[in-house]
Amino acid sequence: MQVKAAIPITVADIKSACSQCNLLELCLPFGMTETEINRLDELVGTRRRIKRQQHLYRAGDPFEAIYAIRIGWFKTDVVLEDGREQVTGFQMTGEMLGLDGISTEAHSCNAIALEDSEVCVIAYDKLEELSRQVEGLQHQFHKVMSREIVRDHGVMMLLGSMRAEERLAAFLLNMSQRFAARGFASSEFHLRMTRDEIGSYLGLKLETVSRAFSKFQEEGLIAVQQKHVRLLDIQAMRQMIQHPAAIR
Amino acid sequence: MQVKAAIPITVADIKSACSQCNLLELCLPFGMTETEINRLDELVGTRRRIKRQQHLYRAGDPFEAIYAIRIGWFKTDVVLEDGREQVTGFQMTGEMLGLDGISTEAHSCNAIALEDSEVCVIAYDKLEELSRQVEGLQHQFHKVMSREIVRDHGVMMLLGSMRAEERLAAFLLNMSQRFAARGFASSEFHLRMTRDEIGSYLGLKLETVSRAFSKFQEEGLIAVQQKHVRLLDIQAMRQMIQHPAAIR
DNA sequence: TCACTCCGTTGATCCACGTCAACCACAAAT
DNA sequence: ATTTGTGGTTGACGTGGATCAACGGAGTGA
Repeated sequence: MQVKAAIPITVADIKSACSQCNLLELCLPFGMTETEINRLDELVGTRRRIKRQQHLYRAGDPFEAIYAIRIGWFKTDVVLEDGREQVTGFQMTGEMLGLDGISTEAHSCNAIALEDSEVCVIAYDKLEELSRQVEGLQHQFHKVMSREIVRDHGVMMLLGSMRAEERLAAFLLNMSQRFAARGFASSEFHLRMTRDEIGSYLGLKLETVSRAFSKFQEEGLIAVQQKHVRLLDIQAMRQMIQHPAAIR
Repeated sequence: MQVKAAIPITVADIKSACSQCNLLELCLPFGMTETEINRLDELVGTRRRIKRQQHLYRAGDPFEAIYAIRIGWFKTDVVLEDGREQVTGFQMTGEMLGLDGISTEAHSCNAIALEDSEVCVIAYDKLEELSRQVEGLQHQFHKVMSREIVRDHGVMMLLGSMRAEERLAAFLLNMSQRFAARGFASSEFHLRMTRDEIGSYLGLKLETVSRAFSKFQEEGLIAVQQKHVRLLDIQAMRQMIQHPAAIR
């Protein structure tokens, strides 16, 4: 059923590497000088298009490259032997995938496209080599990894200490903020993932996610229709996380 | 009440840096050549002793160094405005602390000693500089960061998809394996953290943790007395995680 | 030795979320 | 236009773990 989803792109496309890309601000080249960025172009040799529902990589695949998302959305997940799935993250344009593979030289999670997507392939050995020469690249790469660690700690807080509605509020605010950072509307957006996937990420069942959406709607915090969400009272949602209404 | 816990060590002590340390296998120098390790010695300038319950660093502190634990145990935690605490990890000898600080140049969590401890201070700017010169150091450092990301994903799986007893089993097996890696007994050890701290880490209340300990004891899986734990049936505990008994 | 504090255990009760089930909306296929 | 499948919503009910409460044991300091 699943087709291995590697569609290399023609040489013509390769031209427009980092130096031509409009994602500079969010991606690996952030904070680098123009000269440095030009050297990055050597690195980003190929692109890959991944169709919806296809894997960019699977747990166990040998690790060779990390990926920067140019277009589209992904989820990463870990699956236990008995089939339980935990979504560990949703990644969008300008974000990096594959960092999990460095430690054991094999990927430890699955990366699956939520919609037809395109990534820049960054050969890892070349990245290490270049980041020994280009200080800005080295530093930015370390920041990207560290940011992932900090994000993960936030998810732990969410999973370990927050109740269902707080989790959903935190999730929606996080989406909002990431859309904003890319110049998209921050209070109206289209979710690429299902209720089930959101639930897996938030440690909730899909019914609970659905009910929380409905509750927020009743309370006038948001307007939802299927995957389309409009945030009507961001301030109230922020307060929900910081000063939970529940007596405790 | 809390005293800032920086007790620099005399010059005499500094001599015995990485090249003399018996933690090579677990720590930053792993996989590096002897010559490379000698250069690491330049890096590890000072040590710090941290007394039980004192902070190595706090959320918000400016980020300047990462730390390798020489002796002792730490916990890291994140605290919400309303006081809810989430323990994000327990770190032991040979493990690294402070990686969270790279992304924003300020620490994003607290690191607190669970017992009187000692760490090697690794100035971060020097680490970046040296790892541009020493390939083995660069690679090992990246592996350490990546390993932290993989670990975090494991914790997400635990918090998002496992039930109370599975979480505790996973926790104990993880402890066991880390003791083993350091040449300590893998089936009998002393926990440095309280039930409350374990609970925070596992997303459970301390009472639930305590009950799970008691249940395991009744079932003959472990022998517990306060913080002293003996694992009697590691195999059964492994199966508990992979093939949960509960009908689902 | 006693008093005090912190930590752990255990029981009784409660409730947030899971489970089970029915139904509905929308899109793609025929 | 009809069928089929996937994903989302909502209701009724059950339960795992939280909450509340009491007590006990270990360590510490006077």
